[in-house]
Amino acid sequence: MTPEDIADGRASARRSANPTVHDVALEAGVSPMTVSRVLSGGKNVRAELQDKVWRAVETLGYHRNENARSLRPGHRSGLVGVTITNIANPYYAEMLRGVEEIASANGRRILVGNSNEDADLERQLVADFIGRRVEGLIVVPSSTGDGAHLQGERLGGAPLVLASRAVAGVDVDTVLIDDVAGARAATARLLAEGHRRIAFLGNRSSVFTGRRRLDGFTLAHHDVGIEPLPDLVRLGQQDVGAAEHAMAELLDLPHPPTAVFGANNRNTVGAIRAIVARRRSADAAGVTSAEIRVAGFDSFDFADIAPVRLSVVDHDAGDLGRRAADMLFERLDDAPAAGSARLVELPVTLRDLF
Amino acid sequence: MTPEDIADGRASARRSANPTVHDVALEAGVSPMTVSRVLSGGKNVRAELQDKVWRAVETLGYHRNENARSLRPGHRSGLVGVTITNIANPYYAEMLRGVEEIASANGRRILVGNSNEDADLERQLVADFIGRRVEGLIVVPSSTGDGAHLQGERLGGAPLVLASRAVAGVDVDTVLIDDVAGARAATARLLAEGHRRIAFLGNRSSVFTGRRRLDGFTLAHHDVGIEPLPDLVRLGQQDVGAAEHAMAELLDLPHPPTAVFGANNRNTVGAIRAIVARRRSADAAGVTSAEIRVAGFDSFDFADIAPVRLSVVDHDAGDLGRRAADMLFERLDDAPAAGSARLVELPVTLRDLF
DNA sequence: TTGTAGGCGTTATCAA
DNA sequence: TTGATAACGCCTACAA
Repeated sequence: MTPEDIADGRASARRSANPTVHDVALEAGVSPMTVSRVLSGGKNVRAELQDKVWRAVETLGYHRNENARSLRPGHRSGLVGVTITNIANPYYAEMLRGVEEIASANGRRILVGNSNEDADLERQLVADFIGRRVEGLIVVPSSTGDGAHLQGERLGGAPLVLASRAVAGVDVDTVLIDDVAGARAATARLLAEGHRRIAFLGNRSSVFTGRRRLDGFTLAHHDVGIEPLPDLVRLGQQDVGAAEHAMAELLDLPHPPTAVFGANNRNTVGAIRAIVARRRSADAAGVTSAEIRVAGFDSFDFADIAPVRLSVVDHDAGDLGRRAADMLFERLDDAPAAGSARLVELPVTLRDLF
Repeated sequence: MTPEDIADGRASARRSANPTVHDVALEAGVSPMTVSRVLSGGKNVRAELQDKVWRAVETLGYHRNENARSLRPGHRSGLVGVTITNIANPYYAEMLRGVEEIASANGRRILVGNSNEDADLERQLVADFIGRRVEGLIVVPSSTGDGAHLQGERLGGAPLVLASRAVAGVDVDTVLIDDVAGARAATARLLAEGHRRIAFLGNRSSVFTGRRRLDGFTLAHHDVGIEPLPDLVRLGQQDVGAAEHAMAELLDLPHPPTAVFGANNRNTVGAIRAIVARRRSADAAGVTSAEIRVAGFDSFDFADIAPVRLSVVDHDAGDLGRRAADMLFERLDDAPAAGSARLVELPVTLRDLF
């Protein structure tokens, strides 16, 4: 049995599976190297042979094996790993699209994992991605855990960019929304209108953005020489229902707030619901209820037709993703270890929707 | 120079990059095979050596190269390719999460691409995924193109599942939402309430779901012995702004509609906006405007606080993704070529949000 | 229980 | 211009 027989046997056995350069070479009657050359642009290959090779590629349905390819020294995997705390959250979905857009433009594909706010799952995802030799990582870090798995030594040399949230002790490129400035501006607006009893509905302060938005809220108060009223600060509402309940409680206080700041759109919507419900029952009872002014972080569907005076802190999640990806590719392509970690805070806009 | 010297030189040169089994073996003072065995569970390796190996792995920050691994006969890449027409659409984001959930549970990772409704981009994505030896593909097919690139012969043997939309001439497993029944039920509700001038705002009918939802709308009319009014059917609105504009035009007609069916959430939201805007200007002018009843396909954020009488055809996009992934893994794990293409239509629910 | 040889698919390098 | 060889990192088969 000659080597050709063996090769031929292999080739035909594989017709239905994944053909290799070898199979294509056999079909075209050339050597594997010629096939490889043609696939890489065809420099220094006779036009006639190029035709033959392309025809064979077509006939066999050949697709170059990128995994084998990336094994060769100097070659890269063309992959970027992305972990997100919740892919289904429209905000992160928009961010993911931004990442994909830039990755695509740079000829890379994205491996996507959902960490579900679980640091352990996140660690597994990152380890798996490193095992697949991603060229870099973009991570929305989970709010649990200490970020030990994000330390550079564990990443096999792949650069990391954190998006949306920072992690204490992890000194890498980070892209954030300017939570503090946004919350401060929105609160300042309420204060400038004369409100002095402003409620705050937000996340647990263990959530990075939650902490920062409460900071902004507090700073705006300090800016006019007062302190936030502790009784009016409610943290930990995760959904609209909880937020509505919290707001209803606030409205039941002997001295209810005259305005409210929702630190995310669930809390803002919940607040609006409670306000509207209260207004309705007041109307039904024939009494007039005080108008409650509302401001919130993040816009939402129908924000512009909400039945209250509403201002929102707005920004484009896609920008966040694009910016994070840009930073990653700067590290990859331009200067492998250019300078130390950068922190970017994307600006936000305060919009009045009335 | 002995082989050891060479190997040692390599190892130290690589300390900062990606160590290999060889490097770990050197560090642990064993052979690469022992390392490999330990990494695969440690059967038939002395506990003492296992410790040494794990310590070396830790010291060097070793991650097994999955790409090299998948090269070996019998091994699989552990990847599933997913292409979506628009990742940022919350609907598909939810679907993607469903796919990721099932993929993760099956020990696979997902490669994600955005086709942007562009058949050519989709073709490139699929080709790239095949090149990376994905084990299977889940595709939300773009509304353009003929699906030639989705024919089995081009897929290198990887099974394909179409999600959300079918493609004429591509005979593969497909998971759809029951668009026809949903649109029919919602329209029937409006008709049952006595509405006879019902507007339709939807996609171009070249979009698979657009066509089907218009069919359902039409069938509901036939069910009560009438025809839809052609003047009230507006197709092709891709975003909320266009839908709002189209609805405003309809409201300007001499005989405006008394109800509207939005064939997707962008169109429903746009319709609501136009209705609310009209109501406000009427209120300002001191005249009363007619209530317009609204029904729509797909729910959306805060649909339940929409300031109109609204019913939505609801379903869980996550189910769509999970089901598609399930079907894919059935093909992969159970019976490689079990039976012919299956078509699944997931049921929908009509919900009143008032 | 441990180690050696070889090959998965590709391509850089060198030879023809 | 074309082809043979070797090596990327890993692991099955076999040998020790």
